[in-house]
Amino acid sequence: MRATPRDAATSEHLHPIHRADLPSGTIALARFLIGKVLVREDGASFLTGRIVETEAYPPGDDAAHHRSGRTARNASLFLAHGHVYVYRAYGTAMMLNVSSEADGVGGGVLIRAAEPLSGIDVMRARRGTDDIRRLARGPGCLAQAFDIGFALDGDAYGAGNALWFADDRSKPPRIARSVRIGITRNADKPWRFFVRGSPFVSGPAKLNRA
DNA sequence: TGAAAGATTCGCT
DNA sequence: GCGAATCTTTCAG
Repeated sequence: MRATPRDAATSEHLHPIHRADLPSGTIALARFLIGKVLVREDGASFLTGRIVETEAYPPGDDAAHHRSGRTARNASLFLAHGHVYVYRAYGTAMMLNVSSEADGVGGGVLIRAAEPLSGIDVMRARRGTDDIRRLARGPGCLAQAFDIGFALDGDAYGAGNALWFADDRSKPPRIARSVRIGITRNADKPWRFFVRGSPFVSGPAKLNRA
């Protein structure tokens, strides 16, 4: 298969979102990113997907990785908003986060799911499935499809153009919210955002009707 | 130095 | 729908 350079028909409608234009509050950023386009460039491929599900982990949140202060592992969460934080859960699943507060303050947004737009063949090969709905549904699956690894951890958003966000100015999605998935502390906070009715959203159907 | 928990996923029943 | 797999980080002793 030929490498997929930037697809003209796709990028023509992509308007890059500069880091200065990202909201700096955790909740605001989580909501802002819904419906935006995640872009992953690694030289050989150009992958895009529309973000359909995020979760906010604001300062003071007991469920967040930054709850017990800054460590070597979670340092990226304390960088100025717009830095990439990557970690591995349960030994297998990589998770993509974006720091969301001022420098020195811990906060992050987890990107949980996306609707594949371009580079779909590459994602299919990486995920080992042809079902487009399963390519980037769930944080670990999304990371695998977009080849998110520790190499990206700590990167400033947009650095080297490896990872950035764009606005394709499509119709704004209907955003719904619910409690977050898979956590035990602060489990009653409605800090998960998703596109209502999207088949690319993860999580139990019960939550997605809320 | 050891043990336990964790922002999940996949396969099997 | 349920339970195992899997491994890093963190906390306790």
